Parts: sequence; C-alpha cells; structure tokens
Amino acid sequence: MEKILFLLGLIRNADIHAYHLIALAESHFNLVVSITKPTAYRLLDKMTSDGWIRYREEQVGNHPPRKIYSITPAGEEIFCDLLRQSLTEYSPTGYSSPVNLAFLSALPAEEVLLLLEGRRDRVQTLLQKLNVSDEYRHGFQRVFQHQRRHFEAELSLTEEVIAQVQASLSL
Amino acid sequence: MEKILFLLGLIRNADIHAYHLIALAESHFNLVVSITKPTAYRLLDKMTSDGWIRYREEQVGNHPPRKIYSITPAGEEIFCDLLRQSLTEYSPTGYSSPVNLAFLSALPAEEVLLLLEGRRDRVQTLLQKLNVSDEYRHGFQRVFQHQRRHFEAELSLTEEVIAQVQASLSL
DNA sequence: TAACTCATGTAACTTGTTACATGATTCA
DNA sequence: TGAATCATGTAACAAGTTACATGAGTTA
Repeated sequence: MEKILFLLGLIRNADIHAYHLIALAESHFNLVVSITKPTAYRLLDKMTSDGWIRYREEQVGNHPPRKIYSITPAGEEIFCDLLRQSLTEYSPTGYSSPVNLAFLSALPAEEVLLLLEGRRDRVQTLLQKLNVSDEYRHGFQRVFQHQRRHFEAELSLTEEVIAQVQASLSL
Repeated sequence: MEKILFLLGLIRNADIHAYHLIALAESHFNLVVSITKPTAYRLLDKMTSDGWIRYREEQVGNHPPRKIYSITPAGEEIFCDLLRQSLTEYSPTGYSSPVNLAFLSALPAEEVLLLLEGRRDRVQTLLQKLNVSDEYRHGFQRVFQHQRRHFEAELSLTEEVIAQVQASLSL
C-alpha cells in the first residue's frame, strides 16, 4: 500500500511517466520506499485499468512512447482514502514505511490531527502490550526490547508531527 | 527469512509440533514476528523436504497425529548461516524484525561481535546517506526525518547489544 | 564500437494471505 | 447440544522478485 501511495502521490504532484518514476524511486527514495520496476509497471497498469490514473502518450525520438500518467478524480478519492488508512494503521511487524507523511497536505489539517491521534493511541497500546512480562519470552527479552525501542521512536515521532500540525492550525 | 529463523530457532530450542508453534506465534510473539498458519505449514513442509528438520508422529486421542519436529545437523548449519546473514543485513525499508537477537547464543560471542559491528557500520552508512540534503526531497522531509529516527534507534540498539556481548566476553 | 541510458515491458518463480475443509475432544 | 479447542491441512488468489527481451539514442 505504501507503494501505491508513493506512486499515486507522485503522479498527483506532477504528471510523470513510469521510467522517470522508477528512476526517482531507485535513486532518491530508495531509503524510504522499496519498489522495483516490474512492480511499478504492474501497479501502474492496475491503477490505469481501475481508473485511478490515465495516461497520454508522448513520443521522443524513436523510443517507445512515454506514458505520461495523471491522476483522475476517482484516483484522487482513492488516494485520500488510502492516506487516511495508512495514517490510521500501525502494524507491529515490518513497521510501515512512512511515505504517507509526504502527503499530509492532501487532507484537511483537522482530519490529519484526528487520524494521527488515533495512530498515536494505537502505538501506545502496542507499547503497553510489549511491557507485559511473560514467561514465554525467555530468551526473547532482547527482541522485545528492540521492538519496544522502535515503538517508542514511532510514538515520539507521531507526537511531534501532531504538534506540528497543531501549530499550523493555530496560526 | 525472519519467519524461518523463528521457526527453526524454536524447533532448535525444543522439539515442538506445528499447532503449538503457530499458537505461540499468534499469542505470545505476534508483536515481534508475523507468521500465519498456512505459511508456517508450508515452511515446515519445505524445511522437512530440504532436510533441515524432521518429525516423528505422536498420537493423542483420535486427533490427527502431531508432527513433532526436531532440527537435523544440516538444519543446524543452515540456521547458523541464516543467523549470520540476518545479523549482517539491515534493509532500509521494512526494517528487519529482530528475531535474530533471540538466538545469539548459537554462535561464538567473538563472531557475534564481528557481525554486529559490521551491521552497525552499515546502519551508520545508511544514516549518513539520509543526511545528504537533496532537491528531490521537497515535500518528503518528514518522511526522511522519520526514517532517520528509526535508523538512529536501530543504531543505538545495535551498539547496546555490542556492549553487552563485549561485557560477556570480558568476564 | 562498445557501453550506457532511455523507455517499454514479459515470464517464471517465490512468498504470503484469506477463506475453506475435516473431524475428534472438551467444557459450559 | 453447541461452541471452543486440538490438529492437520488445501485452494485460490495477491503481491513481489529476478532475470530476460527489445530496440533506439548517446557518449567515450
């Protein structure tokens, strides 16, 4: 889902073709999203046939024509829904890559605030569950400790973003 | 790979059957590994046919016989290799779930130390790459910031484990 | 002229998920 | 007697990766 959010978000920012998208992902965003060429092409095809994006072709020299994608109204709606969902969720294992934070401006700040507060509470809950000591954890203490630190990082990050959004609201 | 490491590691600790393994994963370890029933059964089958584990059947009442798995010498070797590999790697996106930390005692402390130091250096490098400012990151600053925090958490965690292993060596 | 970049993809495989199937046992 | 637990799984689909394919344009 972060992959779709990433692709759709970039297309939403500015019309762009697959090759360029993939080059960007590999060169400048490889530390924050992981997306490979075949996956990108597949997702773009899927989103096209689902009517989330459309493309016009542009010929440059004798290369295969570029497919320049742009987002559709339907895509815009889906994008916002996905964004809401990804701001809401926090999955304990394989922590979500935080691409969603690039697109907060797509939603009203008041809504972002509510979503992030929900997320914060969910992370909080996970943290508390981690703190329950448990006879089955013998030998796994370090693993739980490790996870706890990442949850804590996530929590404080979420709180910071909440504070920033609050600040932007009170201007 | 963390799934295999988890399954193999638990089997290595004590003979156990699939149902029990899955119940443990779901009830006690769901915050640190994610593994579902069909995946567990598939991996156990695979590991059996690859000769990493074997099972004996045990009948209790009229239930389907339990398959009680135990690790083979080949499995033990693979396990150590996987452990080395997972201590070495650190993938930027979808941070590795840290199950490997549960099994450090499978390797000599000196080796663990070397592996962890390599890992620390790799995380360090990733962090430095994150700090390179970049025109393409407009709108993504928060995302990179978020990722940086998680890398930093990973880094300091790795350093702490290194210190612990060093301490255990100097006793 | 060889290697690299532009620009599109496909094929085959691996991994993982959701939902379903079976049937005995145990407990309220 | 009905629901939960024990214990095994399969089928169908979804998602992702690696390696391959094509061919023009550009640069050392």
